[in-house]
Amino acid sequence: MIGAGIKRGTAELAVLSILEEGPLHGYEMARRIEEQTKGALRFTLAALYPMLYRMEQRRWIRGSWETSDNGRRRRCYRLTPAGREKLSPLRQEWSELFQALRRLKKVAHA
Amino acid sequence: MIGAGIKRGTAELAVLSILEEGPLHGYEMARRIEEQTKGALRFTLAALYPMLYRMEQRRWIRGSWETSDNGRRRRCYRLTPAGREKLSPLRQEWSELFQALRRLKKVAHA
DNA sequence: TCTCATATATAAGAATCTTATATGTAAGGG
DNA sequence: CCCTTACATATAAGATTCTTATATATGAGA
Repeated sequence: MIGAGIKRGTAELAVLSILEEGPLHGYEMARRIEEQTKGALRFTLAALYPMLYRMEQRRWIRGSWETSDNGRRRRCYRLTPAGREKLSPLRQEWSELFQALRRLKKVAHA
Repeated sequence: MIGAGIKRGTAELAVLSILEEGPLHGYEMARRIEEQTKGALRFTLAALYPMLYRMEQRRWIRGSWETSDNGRRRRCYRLTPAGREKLSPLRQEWSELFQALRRLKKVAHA
């Protein structure tokens, strides 16, 4: 798995990306992020829940308590319009970071 | 410029990459990182100096005081063999992170 | 009944960034 | 000669986001 120092800041993008597929609760988000990245990106729930609260306070996502078929209560989050608008520039910023790091490597090898 | 939350953890890679070109002191490192990434990646010196101390403690770089032509004292850092060996797996790890984030996006758009 | 999967929550601590502040030298312009 | 800018390093206080550890509680299956 990718180390903690490196993946800092990715949770935000990961959560918004996952929620773009549809509403979801925290436990399942963690599972899907790990699954979709083939285990490369993994967030413990202790990291994920506080992140969801912060994102809700920023109005990027909205949570609502639901009761699932199996009778368990869980907090289902969905993207707000503001969250959806955040996704594109956030991806752009990540893309620029990748480009910047590639440039460093390129020059270093020149 | 790329935001603080996103670029966390990049300083380590940036410093090692820059030092791969040759020995350098902190002030100039900051200038070159900014230059080579066309301003996308920028570290304040207040962030860079503590980072250099940490990397020296980990034996990835080694610093020595020098007096430049213009008579100013400055601390010149160079890669240690351990630092050079660190560079390749570190780049690999970043590469895996990019791949993981791309997968999230791809699945989200599927 | 015991254990595992589901589901959320919080606390303490580490690491890495921010802005602000401090110190001091050299060079160049007015 | 003084003032400003560039050079060069250093530290402090604070924010953010990760870590591990711990707690609670339900449902399903052996």
